[in-house]
Amino acid sequence: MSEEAKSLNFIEHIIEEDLRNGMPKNHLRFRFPPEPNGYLHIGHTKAIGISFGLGEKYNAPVNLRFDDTNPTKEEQEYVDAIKHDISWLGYKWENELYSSDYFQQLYDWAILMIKDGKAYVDSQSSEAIAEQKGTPTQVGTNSPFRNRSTQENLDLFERMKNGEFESGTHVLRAKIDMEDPNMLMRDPIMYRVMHAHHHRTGNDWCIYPMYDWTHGESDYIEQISHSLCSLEFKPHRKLYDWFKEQVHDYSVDEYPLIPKQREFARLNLSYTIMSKRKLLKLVEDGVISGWDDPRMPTISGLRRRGYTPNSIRKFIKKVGVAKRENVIDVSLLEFCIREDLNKTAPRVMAVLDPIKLVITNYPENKEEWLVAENNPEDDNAGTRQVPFSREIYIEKDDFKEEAGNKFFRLKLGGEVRLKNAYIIKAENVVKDVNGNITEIHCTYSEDTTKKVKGTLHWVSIKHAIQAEVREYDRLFMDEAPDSHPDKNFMEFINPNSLKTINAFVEPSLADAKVGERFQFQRLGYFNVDDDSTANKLVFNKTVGLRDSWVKQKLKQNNTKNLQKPQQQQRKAINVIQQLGKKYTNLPEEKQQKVKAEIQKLAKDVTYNELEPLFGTAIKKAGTRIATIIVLKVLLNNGLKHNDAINEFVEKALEDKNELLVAEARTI
RNA sequence: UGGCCCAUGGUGUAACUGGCAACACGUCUGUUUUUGGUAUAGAAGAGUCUAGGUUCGAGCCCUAGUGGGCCAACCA
Repeated sequence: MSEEAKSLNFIEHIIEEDLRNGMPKNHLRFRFPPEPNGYLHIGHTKAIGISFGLGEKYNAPVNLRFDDTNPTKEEQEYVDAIKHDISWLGYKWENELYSSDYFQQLYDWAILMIKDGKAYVDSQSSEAIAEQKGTPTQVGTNSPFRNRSTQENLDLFERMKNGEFESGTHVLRAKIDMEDPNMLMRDPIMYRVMHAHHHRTGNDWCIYPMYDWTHGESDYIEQISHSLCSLEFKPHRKLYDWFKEQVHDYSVDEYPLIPKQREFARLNLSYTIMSKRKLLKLVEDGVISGWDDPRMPTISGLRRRGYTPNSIRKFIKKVGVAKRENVIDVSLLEFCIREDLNKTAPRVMAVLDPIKLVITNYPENKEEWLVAENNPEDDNAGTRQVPFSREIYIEKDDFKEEAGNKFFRLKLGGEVRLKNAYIIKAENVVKDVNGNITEIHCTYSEDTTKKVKGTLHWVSIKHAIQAEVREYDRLFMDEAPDSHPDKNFMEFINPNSLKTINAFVEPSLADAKVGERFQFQRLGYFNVDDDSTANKLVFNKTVGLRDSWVKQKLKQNNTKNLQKPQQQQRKAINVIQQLGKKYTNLPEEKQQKVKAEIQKLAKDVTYNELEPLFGTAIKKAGTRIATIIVLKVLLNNGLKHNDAINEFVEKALEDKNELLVAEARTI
């Protein structure tokens, strides 16, 4: 079966149109241009997914280009981490490139621009330059150095390059227009003096090009066809195009194609932050253990947490691409990882919050190895054996001395199935001096065919292995922690985002390897953390299973407290309104049916409910027709005419919608 | 005293050149089940920000308004 024609996003529309207009398919070329100044996060995944996804879709090359023009912030460590993350996600780049590879070309072009009077050296302080730049609502003014002679500019620029000047003393600026409403066009800085060691070019340069000058020209040199970036670069497009025009004049023969920048809305995730600077702060302040802490929204964090590349790619596909600001609910990410792991993760049993259960009629020294299915979703997953004995652990939550019949778990006198084992019945409990239950005593029956409502997971105490389980909660307690102008995002940090648990797991897990993923049955998905050693197993909780029981409990609590009214029947007037909406679009037959229905419903409508509808917008003819129909019924039932009614009917009579006029006439 | 971008169920994205607003997540109901998971069947929820205009017909085109975002780093 062929894949159904999926609708295109706006970038794909643009590409399709370019192709239709004659762009050869083999001119398609994309790039992902990270700055190596931090780790990649889930937000970057969107940009990666877009550009690399397009590469896969059109079978076009995608370059990985490090935008490394600021040696003070960039490090090799980040380059390595970024490459690792992209590969892990399963994408392949055509070329590994660096903006710094183009420093010489950029410099040569800059010289040409100076010669053409399109760039000049400014020798003011950054403060002075900033001041002359104006504000978004106020134009800028020219620099006193704007009209230096070509000779002087050339000389100064050469000396900047040679390291004769200190940082901050001179810059090279493009000569564009200080009055442009777009501030980026007000003689933007192309080069600044920086005596810094660069992770690739070492000490070769002491002038470094700025983003706008570098980025577009790098695209141009690589002959990128579509340069895709996030929305905040939209204002840069004008400059991007301006620079391109200049260099294109110099190098048409060598580089014939002109790239096109297009912008999409970046990804935001609820309850998380996405700024590299802020993530770095969390790392530096030790709020979390590092860039790859499982609570971090970084790719390395998600990886350590147990997310699969597949789930992340699916997630990105699902969130789509558009231009409007968006906040994606974390539940979508969770859905994607559950969906993936459900099919692939072997099931095992683990008890996180144990309570001892003794099966009194099971022989003291007996033990059995029972057969357990590894994954009901995967026919090839096979089975394993789990040990059973007289004393086991179950979850504390799975037992209550007394409970209603909505509680499917174990209660005194109640029966429940032990997963992969027998059906047991709770007979009594042992308590300590404080009244806490220390043991549950049960009897078992070997008849496993009986129908019982609940099934519990368990581990045999004698055979269980201890393991550390790290359970995570969201790192921030606010839905949008960095969107409060008056509050710092650090204020929202959840102090309980990490819970370390001493758990008991079934012995088959003894040789689980770092990175392996499991479903702890009835609990969630877990993977073996990097900290795990041969003597000590450490698991991360990736995500819990969907749990309709907690919802059930929440609901019960709510109804207890609030006595929420049962979902009340919809009011007749609301139903009528909805019927009216579509009225004008319906075929005539159906209109008659709907009309009859409205007339029937109208009997339950009061005038007070109807009157507000008189104000319905003119263009909403359907609603007005429905209103007229109801009005007629009310009038027939003895309602008296008043000014509001007369006005409404008159307006209807004058309408150009014939249906509406016809209905109004009948009044 | 500006410029640019955006506005569709709770959330995200569709709707090709105008034709009964669709899909996914979430929510709610059944059914199945040795996971209160999965699967499966279904439901509720939108006049497409507002007001006008063009049109036989507007989410889509036009005008005005409203609301939100971005732009004043020798960052990217």
